[in-house]
Amino acid sequence: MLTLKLLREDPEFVIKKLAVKHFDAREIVEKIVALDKSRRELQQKLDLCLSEQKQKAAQIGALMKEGKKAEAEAAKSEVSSLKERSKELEASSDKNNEELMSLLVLLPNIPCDLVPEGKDSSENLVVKMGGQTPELGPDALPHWELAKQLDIIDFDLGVKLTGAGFPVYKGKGARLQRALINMFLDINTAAGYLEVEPPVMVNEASGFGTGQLPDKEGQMYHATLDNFYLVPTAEVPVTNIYRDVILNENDFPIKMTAYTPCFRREAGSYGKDVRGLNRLHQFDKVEIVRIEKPENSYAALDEMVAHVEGIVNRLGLPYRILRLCGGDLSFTSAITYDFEVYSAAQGRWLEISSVSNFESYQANRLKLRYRDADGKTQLAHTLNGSSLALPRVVAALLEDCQKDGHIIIPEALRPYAGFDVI
RNA sequence: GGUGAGAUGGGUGAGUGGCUUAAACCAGCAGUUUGCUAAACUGCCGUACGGGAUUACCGUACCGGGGGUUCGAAUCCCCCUCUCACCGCCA
Repeated sequence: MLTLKLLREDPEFVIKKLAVKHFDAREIVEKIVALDKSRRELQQKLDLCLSEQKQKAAQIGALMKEGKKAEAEAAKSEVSSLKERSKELEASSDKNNEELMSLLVLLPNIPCDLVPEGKDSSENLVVKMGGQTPELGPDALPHWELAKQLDIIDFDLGVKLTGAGFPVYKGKGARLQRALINMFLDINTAAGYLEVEPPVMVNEASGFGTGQLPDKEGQMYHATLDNFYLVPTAEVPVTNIYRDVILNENDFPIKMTAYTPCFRREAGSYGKDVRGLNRLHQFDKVEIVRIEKPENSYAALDEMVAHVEGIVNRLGLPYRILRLCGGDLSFTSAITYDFEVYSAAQGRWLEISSVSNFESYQANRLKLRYRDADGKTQLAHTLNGSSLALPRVVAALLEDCQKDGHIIIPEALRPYAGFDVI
């Protein structure tokens, strides 16, 4: 959520910046500015009215004590007309503010200056490429074929147990999952991230805090009996640790990492995009989350990108780093770097990580603040990134490391896996 | 699942209709003083929004959430949510 202060002080800036996201904000911004003005006017009137009532009530108390019944009765009738007026003012003030809020949540976050122009994913900026694309023979297989031949991932069994998009990992396939999770967590904690294991179900307030609710409700699994939501990413519970918190300057930096299964309903999309591990309803992911002072958040972002790159390098996969263009940037992000690995047998790039700075957009909704050197409360900045999402890492590993129908496990992963070949 | 007790500031916790502008203690911050790990004393010490001479000061709201009674509600009434304890069940 953008701050009213910014919208009030520089509406044209907001409109201009949101155009980079191909979002025409003029109409909404102008309405917001008008509603903000009436909000303040209504509050002033209401405050004055309430203040008079309070004074009168105190007077009545004093008159009663002195036994001046008649005067007290007269004052009472004055209060009742004031009370009626304040009820009206309160009603229109509530209505005004509700409307203001409903418009405010429609505005996406402002992209930062680094975000390139562009309308969709085809215009994302490749900022770096690394790793070696393997030379695969003509008999190279896509990962779903390999997984079946080696009997390490059973998609059909998942359908029996739950449904499409809930694979069952077996044998070395299951062990590989565990190995990757442990490796990622170890690398993250070594870099100073505090490991946390959060609940994988959250309440409504947490869903609101990170912005999944109310609009993206349909993307989460909802346990209606208890009104809990299965987390779509560890970002939700981990960031909400700091919901409604005022930090001190010396609490920074805050660096956390968490492994959770992630649950996404994600309707739509057919064919090869959702084949095998490319898109699932349940998958494993290790996440990193940071909370920073505004002046440090971009340095933190660079650090996170370098950190994720380090992990990808250890796996030895061919990768590229993209800076998302305005049109492809998510609603809440100010800037996002995507990591993609090349899946040789499918001949396509698979997204395995997304590292974003949300600046104060999430913090405003979370009411996550800190006290600066002057003792004033300011919104903090939040950032997060995947480090990493497993399924597509596994997909790329299987496809890129295949040799004669077997998988050669990357060096760095072997101590965790306990085997060299599948 | 059953029974009971609760929800007050960063923490503990008082407060059964106006004397609450939420006591007191702890923690925190600033200062004073005393020759040693520290103590004593004094002052400050919530959030949001609005006004404003924009670090002053003033107003309003907030005692889990929502409604109600009343001239006046932390306090009385109703609904909801959550927490804790004990019993039952249980990895």
